[in-house]
Amino acid sequence: MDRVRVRYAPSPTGYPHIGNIRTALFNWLFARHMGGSFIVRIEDTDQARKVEGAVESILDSLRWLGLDWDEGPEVGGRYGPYFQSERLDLYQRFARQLLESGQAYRCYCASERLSQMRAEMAERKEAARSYDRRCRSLSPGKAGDLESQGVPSAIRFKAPLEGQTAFQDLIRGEITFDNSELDDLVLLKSDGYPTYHLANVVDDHFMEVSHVMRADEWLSSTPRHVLLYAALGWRPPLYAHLPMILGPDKSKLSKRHGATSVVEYRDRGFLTEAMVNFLALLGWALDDKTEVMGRDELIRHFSIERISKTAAIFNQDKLQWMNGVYIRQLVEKQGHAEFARRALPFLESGLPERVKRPIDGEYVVRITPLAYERVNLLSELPARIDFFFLDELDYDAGLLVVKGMDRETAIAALRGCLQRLGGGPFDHTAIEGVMRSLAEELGLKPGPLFGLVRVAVTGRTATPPLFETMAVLGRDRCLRRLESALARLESSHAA
RNA sequence: GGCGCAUUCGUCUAGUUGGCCUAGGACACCUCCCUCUCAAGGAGGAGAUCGGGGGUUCGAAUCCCCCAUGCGCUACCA
Repeated sequence: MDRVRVRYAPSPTGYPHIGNIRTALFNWLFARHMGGSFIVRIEDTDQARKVEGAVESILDSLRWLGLDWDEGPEVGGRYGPYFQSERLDLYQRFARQLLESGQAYRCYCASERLSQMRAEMAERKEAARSYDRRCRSLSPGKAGDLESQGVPSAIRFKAPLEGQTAFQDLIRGEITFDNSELDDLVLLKSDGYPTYHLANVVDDHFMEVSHVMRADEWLSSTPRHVLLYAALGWRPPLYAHLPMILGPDKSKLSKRHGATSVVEYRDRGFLTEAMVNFLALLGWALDDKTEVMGRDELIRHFSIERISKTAAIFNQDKLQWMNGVYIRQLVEKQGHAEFARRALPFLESGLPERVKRPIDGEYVVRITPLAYERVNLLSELPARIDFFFLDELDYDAGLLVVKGMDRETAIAALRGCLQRLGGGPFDHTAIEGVMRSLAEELGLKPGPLFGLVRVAVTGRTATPPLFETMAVLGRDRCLRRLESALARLESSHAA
């Protein structure tokens, strides 16, 4: 087999979504596995749909996932340029060549006529062909007239009227189409820009792309591409049509499915490691049990043979679980400081405004060990640990009425805490010792006592381990909060 | 409507040339253990007559045919 060269060829019409980027990932994994090249090519041939900033967001998404490209925007390469809008002369040249060899023709039909024609066909429920081939048989004289009148024209491919076109798909096997189903697709639009079909064939040829791995939605147009290669006298690449990623409603993923853009996942606190791993599992599997795999492992094992044929629905729950796995793994392998470093931006943006900025990184490193295994997304962190940063706790005094303890006992318990925590060491073992003996003296079970103090000190019922939490909060803050809780209890006349 | 592709637990999937599948794993769900709460972790449970119907075969989720359903394409969009 020749050198492996694959490409990711997005069109800059918006933020890449999960499906787009999964295609990029598969191409990248394949290239890295085979020691080949991963090319990024921007297919900006639709002037109308172009979106400002889209290229940047595409590259950002790739960078975030760590999908480095060997050729393409910013890095260049020997096969450039990598923006189709800069290769117009190439496409025009081959459109002209096809015209001259009689394999294409000029079409002067106005798009209004075409859409009207399609509407009528649909109305009559006719076997729809998108174009009635009117200009295919235009006499040279008539064509000349239209030309001299300045009627704009597109160049259409003269598709064979009969026979069949077949090709091997690496994932689906042999695919066959009757040529009678094919229409005369436009190669060059009247504005001089190529359509996807022409541009993709010309570019893949000249960029020496060996494998075209693209979404399933392209399967239907592949025979036209194969025919185009033949018309140009070129050898087509190998094709692998990837199963699509569907929205929860099982339809093609689009903006209307909510959180689908890749960058959004970054902003919601997903780790790139988890994202890469999870995306790789959408349509590909190593075996019947291995799921958590790092980048290197993915590269080592990736193969087209193990790509599945069936479309997949994106399962957010599982992604979140996997992100949790990676968070814990990150702490294990790279330590708390690294986790804190990644968490910091989310704290900066997610903690209440009244918390002083910048957030103290040193302090965060002491807190995150208590929180990292209680969170699946970095963005969940602020809400989970905000009480470490607030001066005034805001909570319902009713929470202080713990099950198994009446108001009087609670008041006595808080007073006991205040008394005994005023001096002596304030590390978590010392605190625990004090609290346990206090429970014993008051004839209380430890559980309810701890629950009461938990609410007093954090304002909530679910928190990291109490004594560690108190140690990090520090004696002063704990005492102040215990006093405040006491005051709340005393002033309340609740039953 | 036409064409193409697909169809295994709710979801992601394993199921190499038919037998080891009374269909395996994971997420989510439930129970229990651990435990100061919440998590994490551990152990279990429930959940798929492999879309349906016909074949072929000693034997089929795996091969063939038909049907159904879903999705995709059917643009001078990609």
